[in-house]
Amino acid sequence: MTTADFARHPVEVAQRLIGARLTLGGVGGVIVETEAYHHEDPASHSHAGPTARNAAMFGPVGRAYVYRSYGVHWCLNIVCGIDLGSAVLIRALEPVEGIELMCARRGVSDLRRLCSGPGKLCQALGVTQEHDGMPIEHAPFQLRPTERPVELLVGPRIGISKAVDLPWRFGLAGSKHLSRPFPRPHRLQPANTFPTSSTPQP
DNA sequence: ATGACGATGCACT
DNA sequence: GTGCATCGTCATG
Repeated sequence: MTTADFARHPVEVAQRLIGARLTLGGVGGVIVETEAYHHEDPASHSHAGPTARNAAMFGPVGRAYVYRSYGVHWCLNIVCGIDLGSAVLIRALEPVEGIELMCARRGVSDLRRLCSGPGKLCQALGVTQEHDGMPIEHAPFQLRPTERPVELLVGPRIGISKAVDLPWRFGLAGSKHLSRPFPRPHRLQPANTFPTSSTPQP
């Protein structure tokens, strides 16, 4: 996975991250839900320009943007885009590695509730402010792209009040680990692997 | 099953 | 002071 893979529109990156395996300190799983945010999008933290909080969004692509949500939770994005100020929010994982540690951190044993939300997965993986700005493909993080194209679900984003109609939320079809179901499940053609990271398609 | 609500930090009119 | 890119708990159908 190279910098060029992240130098794309956040919608494209959000789609291609579905099915990738993300870990922090060897703990994590398969990304099953993402949302795209763009600086021209009123719902994006970057919409009003750079601030102390969103500085990572205006830095190099392929880095983490971590922010505190509702004063309680952390949320993890991956900075991307052709121009500045775009990112993909990681909303849910299918737990795969370090499940015992994640359960202990979360205080739950139900795998379906372990990483099924942006705040939950950060608690499970131990993502905090200290990871803001860190490269997502270097230790302690690891990001392995999908080897096979996967079937995608598309829908409107969750928990926002602006630009609510943009269909910029993506999910892995059939996953039991989504934060919420997709209202009118609409599938996208499975063409979502990173070009540089898998066997070339015919 | 779905809906209300509080916790709690911080960026920003 | 207001508004969140949330989550758990409690209340009801």
